[in-house]
Amino acid sequence: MNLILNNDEFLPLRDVVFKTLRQAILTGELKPGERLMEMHLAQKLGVSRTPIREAIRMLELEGLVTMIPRRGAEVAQMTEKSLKDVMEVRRSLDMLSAELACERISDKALIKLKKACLAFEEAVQNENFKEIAERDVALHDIIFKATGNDRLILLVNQLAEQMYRYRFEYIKDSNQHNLLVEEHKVIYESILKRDKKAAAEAAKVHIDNQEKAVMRQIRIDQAR
Amino acid sequence: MNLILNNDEFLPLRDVVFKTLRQAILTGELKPGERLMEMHLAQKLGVSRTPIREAIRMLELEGLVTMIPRRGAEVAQMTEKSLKDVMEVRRSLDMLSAELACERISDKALIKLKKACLAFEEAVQNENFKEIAERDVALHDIIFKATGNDRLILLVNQLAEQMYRYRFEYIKDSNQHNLLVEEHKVIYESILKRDKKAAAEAAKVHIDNQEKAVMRQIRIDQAR
DNA sequence: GGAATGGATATTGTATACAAAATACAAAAG
DNA sequence: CTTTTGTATTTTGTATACAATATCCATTCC
Repeated sequence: MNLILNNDEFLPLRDVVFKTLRQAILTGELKPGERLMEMHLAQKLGVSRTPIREAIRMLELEGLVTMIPRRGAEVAQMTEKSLKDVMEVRRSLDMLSAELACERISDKALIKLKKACLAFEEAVQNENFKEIAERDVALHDIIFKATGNDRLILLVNQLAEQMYRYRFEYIKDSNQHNLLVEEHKVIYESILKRDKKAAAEAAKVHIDNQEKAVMRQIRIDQAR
Repeated sequence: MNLILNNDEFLPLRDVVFKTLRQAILTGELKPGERLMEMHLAQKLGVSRTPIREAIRMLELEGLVTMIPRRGAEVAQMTEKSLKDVMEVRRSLDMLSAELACERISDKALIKLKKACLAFEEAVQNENFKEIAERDVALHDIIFKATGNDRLILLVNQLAEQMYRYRFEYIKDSNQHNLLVEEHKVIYESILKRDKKAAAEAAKVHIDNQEKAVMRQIRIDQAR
């Protein structure tokens, strides 16, 4: 493990530490079950224990670490059950987002959404995995933002976070790519037509497919 | 303000402080916009600043306090917009809960749910407001637990929390009481019949009515 | 050989100390 | 009288110190 503090000047250290640790957990640099020892992290990151502790409190509420009393924090295990729970909620919120987007999206955002679909397709054709992942997030962000519901945006991001670790493997599976492009197209067109029912259904299908893929991945991980 | 630390022995102080402050915010003892000064709270509660700070980090992520850099924390303002956002998400998750409960509720839980309906009705007849509020929470808890989805339970509780401050005033409005009893009955019967569509619709109506009432309340608060 | 025990060490939980920034208020300038 | 500026005070941000508990490992006992 080789953490480096990205020195966002002017942010309190707790926030910088929080972002750094979260990133490390999501990318798998810090592995599920791994202990987070305050002194160790403090030395590694060149800060005192105080900001580390505060960052850990935040990670705890995000569900990325688990606290064991008098033993400290460890990176949360993602079980099949807990991922299923996450996906069940996400499906519901993604469907809600699609419906709300139908009602509220601006013409400008619609154009951006179309461009995002094309940008995603391009990334798929280039088989650039990092770009595929980024543009997928960007595309869905446009939809979430279009809901105008800040609480919803916050929650969906928090839930999405929980599966990033596994999603990257999924993105690497080229078989799925063209399916994703198609699904995005259906979502876009439903929102364009302001057809709530179709948009919700398309969002549902999209999540269902992701869930299947991520489940496969987590089973592979657990078998190891 | 007269905070008292409820000494749950064996819990880390941060958790005790967290619970104490949350309770104070939800009951309105700490008012929206009120500053939370660490030294002050520390003296009030008889602990050092460290557990106070960690508790504030947690409250921050729950959305109950807002951080202003280098100025500290204050109790979050609940605007009409932010409450609307919360309710929009809650509606979706309450509908999901009702549907999942149809699929998964045990016979034992069904009996408990029926009893909870009757207990609520009884509290209404006695016009005991505190009891009405408690038994309403208890009733809905049975439904949430029946989903078997821990993440969902967590999120719904977090969202419900955001409106407790306003809900108590709503409960005091006796005109609504019989309507609530009726709505609970419809929800119970839909779940009993395992009729997902009806259960979701009943949950929706229930939240819609609450939203209206809480909105009225928040408008009154803001006019002051 | 394996379980029990005891003490050294490591680690968290809590309190305090120090630094830096924000705030308040008073005095001076216009 | 208003605005500005400078200083004292308050408050947060960060580091360190101390206390309590858990962990580890060697030794002892069976």
